Amino acid sequence: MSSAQADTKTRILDTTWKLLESGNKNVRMSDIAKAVGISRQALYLHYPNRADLLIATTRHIDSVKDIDGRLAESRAAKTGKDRLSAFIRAWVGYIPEIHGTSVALRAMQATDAEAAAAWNDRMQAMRHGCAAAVRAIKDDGLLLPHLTEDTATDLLWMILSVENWERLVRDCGWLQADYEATIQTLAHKALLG
Amino acid sequence: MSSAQADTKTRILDTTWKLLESGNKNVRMSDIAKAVGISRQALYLHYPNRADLLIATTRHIDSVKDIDGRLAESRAAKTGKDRLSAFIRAWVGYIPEIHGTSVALRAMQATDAEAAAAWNDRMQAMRHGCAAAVRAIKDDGLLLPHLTEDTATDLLWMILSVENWERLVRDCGWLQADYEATIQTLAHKALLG
DNA sequence: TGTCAACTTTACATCGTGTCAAGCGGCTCG
DNA sequence: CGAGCCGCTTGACACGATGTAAAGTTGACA
Repeated sequence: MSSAQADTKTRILDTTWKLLESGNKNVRMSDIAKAVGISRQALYLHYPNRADLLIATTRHIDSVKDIDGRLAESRAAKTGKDRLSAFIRAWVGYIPEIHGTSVALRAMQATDAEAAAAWNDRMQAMRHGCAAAVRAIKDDGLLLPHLTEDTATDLLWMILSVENWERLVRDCGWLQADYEATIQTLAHKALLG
Repeated sequence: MSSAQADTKTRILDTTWKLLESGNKNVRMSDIAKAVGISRQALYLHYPNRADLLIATTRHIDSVKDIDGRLAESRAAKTGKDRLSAFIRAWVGYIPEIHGTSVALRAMQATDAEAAAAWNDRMQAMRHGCAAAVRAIKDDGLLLPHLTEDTATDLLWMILSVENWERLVRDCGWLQADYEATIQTLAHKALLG
């Protein structure tokens, strides 16, 4: 793999990312090719199909934005409560970064099994963070008694969904800060005594 | 409009409904035509395009399932709290009925402006119910002080979204009854002191 | 000089939506 | 009885997007 190819590959990912985040729905392979400055067919030399390109783009964003590192910070929290707050802060700050890509990937879920699997995979990773926070709360003995670890994780997972962010921030015009504060409160009320 | 035509029209709607609710993603015009027992072209004689057919199907479901009547019951509640409970119960019971159609309509949002508008319209109607419940709570002086009527409505609207139902019931395998109980609690905690 | 890799150009297959036009059987109305 | 209309069929086709195939160009490097 020569450096020229690697350059083109990352240029493709950066361009795809930019196009998706620009809010432009329906980004076509030809749009991406044009924006990168290569032919549509050259795109297929690097990524076999649209789903693969979108998936690679999310992974690219993850590595550039260092989502793993950000979520890792929440692991350092002393109490379960702090851990929950830190996890929510990290995740909620990440949502706007991946929103455009998320929309595109979810739109393909209906027609493309691979795209659906990729999105599920990302969401399962986020769910693990929810599960860890719930466990820390339970270890502190603060989890509401009527909740099992699983149901609490499901509930937190639901509260933190990208779709909920979209509803409040994009559809209702909330400021990111208001969204975060409200979701923090809601999650704490939902799980803690 | 002869009765034969009306028969075919409703047969189309019933069949579309059944196909969508059968969980079969990607219901094509040809699938519907075949299931109804008419030619694909005959479909276009009744509904000019797929979006219109899906929209007509949701309206058909609404009238068969009498969503208006169900929501009207919540208006009879004496207190704001009761009204909130009744509204949630009515809406949450309705979600499973429209879920298949909802998925199809939302999948078209990206490509079809009319479908997006139709879905938005349905959701705005639901939002009015949220607003009414919030107002009743506020009139009782029970709305959490840091919430405005608008933000409280947005929040309730988010909590009651079809997407959240999908996450817990479809993705996490919750029973409808557990989902309803949890959402009731969550909504009450989110809005009331 | 020859070869290889990256890319281009052109053309084509496929799939689903939506359009167009001609025809057909049965029903009604004058 | 016959004219005309309605609901439907059949068959063909355009379009837009994805993805495939094949032959040609360009530049670097041994």
